Amino acid sequence: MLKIATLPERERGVCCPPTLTLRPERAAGVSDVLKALADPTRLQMAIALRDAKEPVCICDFVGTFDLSQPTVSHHMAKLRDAGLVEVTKRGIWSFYRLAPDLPVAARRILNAIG
Amino acid sequence: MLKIATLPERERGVCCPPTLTLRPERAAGVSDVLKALADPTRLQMAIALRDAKEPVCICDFVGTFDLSQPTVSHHMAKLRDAGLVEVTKRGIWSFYRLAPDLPVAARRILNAIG
DNA sequence: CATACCCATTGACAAACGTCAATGCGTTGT
DNA sequence: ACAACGCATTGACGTTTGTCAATGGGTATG
Repeated sequence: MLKIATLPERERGVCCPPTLTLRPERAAGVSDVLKALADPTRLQMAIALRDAKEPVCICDFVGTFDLSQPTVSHHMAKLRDAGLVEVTKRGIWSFYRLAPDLPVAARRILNAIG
Repeated sequence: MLKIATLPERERGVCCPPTLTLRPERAAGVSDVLKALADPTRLQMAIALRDAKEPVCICDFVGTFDLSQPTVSHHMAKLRDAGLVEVTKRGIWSFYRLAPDLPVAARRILNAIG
């Protein structure tokens, strides 16, 4: 049996602004993280890095997704700009891993995805 | 002392596609939820509804955010289209609440935000 | 040096997004 | 009936986004 919240009574012209648990500036920050993850390719990349034991290089992702190399690089750059991912270079390769100092909110969001 | 994952050795021309823990179709679904939340206004709306004891009507949000009524309505429609929110009408008001049958992933993502 | 390889950046373009003004529809109160 | 209110939809607009082709820079191999 589902408990439905009762609808509040109202007088015309009277509004009841809800308390904003999430402050605007913080909302902007979290929203930036969500924007970075709100693309199927980037989401799969991020989750793959979350679950990978070793850093992954771009060429691996280029082989995985049906996308051009510049597009893959572009997506990874977005994850990097959002602070979700770190890059380390070795020879001609760029290896990416989840940022070790990932903000708590970002970490929790990533872990929330099965 | 931070433990850095060792970078893998490589031969030129050899790529190692990572295992995609997140399947493409599921990635698309989760990505849609993230897209719906990846806007400061919609994020604040969703979190406000998450924490509200009673359903909230549009006019309340219009008073809260510095946005026009059509814009607020438009944002709420996006949350509705994403299945995150349900509407119940009473008189001239439209009251919104978090969808009771919220997908587990969506619920976890919302709860991951402090 | 020359070649092959990996990657990032730039430029370009269509598609999607966020916003508002204007409009229309249903409901309430006079 | 009429006016006022709450809300959704439409049309329009500038901005952002996702994608690729082309280019350039860096690094290894011959």
